[in-house]
Amino acid sequence: MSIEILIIEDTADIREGVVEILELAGHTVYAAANGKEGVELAKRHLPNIILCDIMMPELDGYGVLYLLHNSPETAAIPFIFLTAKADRVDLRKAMEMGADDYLTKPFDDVELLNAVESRMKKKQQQKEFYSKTLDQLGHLVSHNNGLAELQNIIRERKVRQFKKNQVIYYEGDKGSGFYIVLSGRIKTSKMAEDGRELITGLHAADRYLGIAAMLADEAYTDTATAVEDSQICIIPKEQIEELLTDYPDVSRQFIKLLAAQIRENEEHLLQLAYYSVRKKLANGLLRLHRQEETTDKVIRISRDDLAALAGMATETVSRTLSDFKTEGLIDKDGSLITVLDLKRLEKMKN
Amino acid sequence: MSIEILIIEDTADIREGVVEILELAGHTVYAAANGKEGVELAKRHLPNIILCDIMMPELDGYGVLYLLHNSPETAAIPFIFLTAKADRVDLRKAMEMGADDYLTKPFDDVELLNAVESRMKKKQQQKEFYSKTLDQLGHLVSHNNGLAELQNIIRERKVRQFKKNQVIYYEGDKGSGFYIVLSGRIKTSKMAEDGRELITGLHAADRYLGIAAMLADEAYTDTATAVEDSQICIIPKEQIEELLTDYPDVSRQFIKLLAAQIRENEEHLLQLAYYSVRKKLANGLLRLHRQEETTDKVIRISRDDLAALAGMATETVSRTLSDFKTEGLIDKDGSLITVLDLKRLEKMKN
DNA sequence: CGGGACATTGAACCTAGTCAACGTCGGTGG
DNA sequence: CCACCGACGTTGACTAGGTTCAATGTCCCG
Repeated sequence: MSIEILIIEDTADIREGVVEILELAGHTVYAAANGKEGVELAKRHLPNIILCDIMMPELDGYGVLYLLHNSPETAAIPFIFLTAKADRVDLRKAMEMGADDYLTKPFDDVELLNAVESRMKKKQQQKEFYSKTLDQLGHLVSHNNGLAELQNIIRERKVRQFKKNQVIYYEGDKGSGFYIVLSGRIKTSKMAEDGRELITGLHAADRYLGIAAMLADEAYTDTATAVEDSQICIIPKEQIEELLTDYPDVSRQFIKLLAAQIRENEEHLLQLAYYSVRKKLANGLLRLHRQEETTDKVIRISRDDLAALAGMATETVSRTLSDFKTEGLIDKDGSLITVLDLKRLEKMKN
Repeated sequence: MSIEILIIEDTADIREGVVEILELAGHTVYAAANGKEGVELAKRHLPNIILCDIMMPELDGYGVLYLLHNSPETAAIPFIFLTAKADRVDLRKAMEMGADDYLTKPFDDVELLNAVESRMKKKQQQKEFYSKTLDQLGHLVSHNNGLAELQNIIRERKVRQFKKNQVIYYEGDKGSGFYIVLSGRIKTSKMAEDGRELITGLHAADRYLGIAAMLADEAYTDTATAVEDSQICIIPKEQIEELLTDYPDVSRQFIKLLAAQIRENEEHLLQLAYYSVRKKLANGLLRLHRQEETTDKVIRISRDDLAALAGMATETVSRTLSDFKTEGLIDKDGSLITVLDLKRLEKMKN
C-alpha cells in the first residue's frame, strides 16, 4: 500500500533529505517549505500522515497543527512533529495540542521510517478497534435511506485522540462539523467573567457534540474539553449538509437531539435557580451515576468538575460529600464516589 | 354564507328548540346530546361555532372546552356557553378557560341569533385585522417552496384569544402543534417542587412557542401562560409534519430556532449559577428592554414575574430596583420601569 | 524524597431569602 | 358614595446557607 506523506519543513537540506528517503521507501511525498504552503497542500491532498517542523517563520508548527485540527477533513490525519530541541516544555505543549508523535532532529533514515510506519500501524489498529464501536452506533440507523447514508459517513471514521484536559473546541469558534464521542468523557462548559466555570453537559461514549452550532451555522456556545483521554469521531459539516437537504429523516433525528438538549437545559435551569446545595449536588451525582457504565457504577470525577457541574464552590462540594457519606448516602475515596442509597438521593429535600 | 353550528346540550327540549331556530335562520346545525358526542362531532365537522351547555352528566361543558382547545384544529372555533345559573363564579371560570361568550338560559330566539351572529362578526373582524399582522410574518418566508407553503398554513389563521393569566399549555401536555404570538406577551415557566416559579422564556409578538415539544413528539417541558391579553395563532402538528418531510428548508428554519433557544438557555444557566442578584436583575431588565417595542421602551412587568425571570425572591427584586433607582440606572413607578442608563446596566459588576 | 495537584476542614463573613408589617391602588358591594 | 377587600409593592429585622480565605492533609509522579 502506498502511503501519501506531507512534509512541512523550512530548512531545504532536511526537507529534501526526508523526501528522498520516503520516496525511496515507495511512498508519495508532498513537500512544503513553510506553514502556509503546508496547510494548503494538506487540505488539497489529504495525505495519510503529516510531518511538520515546529520552528518555522510566519506560521509555525503549532499554528499548522491548530489549523488542520480545526478543519474536520484534516483533523484526523496523524501528525508528527520534527523538532531540533530536545526541550521537554516544547514537546509537552505539542503533545497537549494533539500531535501524535515527534522526532528529534537530527534523525536517521531508520528512525524516520519507523516513526511513519508505527504511526500508520497504530492508526490502522485504532480503525479496526473502533469499527466495532462505530458499527454499534445504532441510534441513527434505520432501514431508511438517509440514516443509512449517515451511517456510511460515520463509518469513514475520522477518529482523533484527545488527551485529558485537551480542548476540542472553544466557545466562539465557528461550528465546522460535529463530533461523536467514542470513548472517554467530554465536558462542555461556559466560563463566567470572573473565571468560574459551569459545566453545561457531560458526554460519554456514543454521545454527540456541537450539533446545535453546526446546524445553526453559528459559533459554539460553549467550550468542549476532554475530562479524560478520549477518542472522538469527527464528522465534517459538508457531508451532513447534503444529507439534510436530501433526507428528511436525518433532520428529524437531529431535531430530536436538540429538543432533548433543551429539555435537559431547562431542568438544569430550575435547579440552579432554586435548589439548595444539597439537592443540586444530589442531582449532579445522580446524573453522573446514570451515565457511568462500568459494572460497579463508581463515579470518577474531580471535586472541581463536580462543583462546576452543580454550580457551587469546590469547598462546599467537599463538605457536602462528607455529610452525604456520614449519612450513608454515598461512599467516597479520593475522587471515586459510589452511590449507596439511590432512593434517598433522589428524594433529597431542598 | 351558510354557517355550520354545533349545539351540545343534554336537555332534549332546549336542544331541539335551538336546532329549530338556527335551521330556520338558514344555518347548518349539528346536535349532540352529551359532551363526548359533542367532541366527536366537533372534530369530525369542524363547525364555525359551538354552543355548549355547562352542566351535563359525564363530560361537562368545561371538559368539552378543554378537550377542544387542546386540539389545534378545533382550538380556534368560537365557543359559547349555555348556562342556566346566572352564577358569576361559574361564568368567570368559563371565561377564564377561554370561552368566547355565554348565554344565560332561558334565552329567546333573538338573543340566540344575536349571540351567534355577533360572535361570527367579531371573528371576521379579527381575521381581517390579523391578516395584516400575519402577512408581515416574513421570518419564515423566502422564495423557496416549503417556506411559502408554511406561510400558506399560517395564513389560515386559526387565531385564539387568551386573557391575562390564562394558560396556553401545561408542562406535561403532549405537544400537538405550535403557536405564534400575534400580540400580547406569553411566558413559559417551570415550577419547582416548592411552588416557586422560574420563567424560561418571554415571548412577545412574532415569536414561536412549543416548537421543541412538537418536533420531538414529546410533552411540553414548561407551562405557557399569557402575561397580558394575547392573540395566538395555532398551527396544528399534522400540517407541519408534511412540510417537514417534503421541504428541507422548513426543517432548517426550525433547527435554527431550536439552536437559538439552546444558546439563550445556556447563557441563562451561567447567570443563575454564578451571578449576583444585582447582575441577574440587570440582565433581566436588559432582556425585557430589548423586547419592548413601544416607542418609549417602558417595561411593564409585575415584581413577581421579574423575580421568577431572574430566579430570586420578590422582596429582593423590590429592594434592588430601589437601589437601581437611587443610582440613576432606572426610573420606576409601580410596575412600570424605564431604563435610563443602558451602558451601566450592561456593565454591571458581579 | 520533594513538589504539585487535589481534597479536607475551620472560621469569618456576607449575600439574599424569609417573615412580618405597612402602604397604595383599584374594584366591588353595601 | 364610602368602606372594605384583595392584589401588589415597599421596607425593616433577622438569619440561614454558602462563599471565601487560609491552613493542613493526602496522594501520586518524577
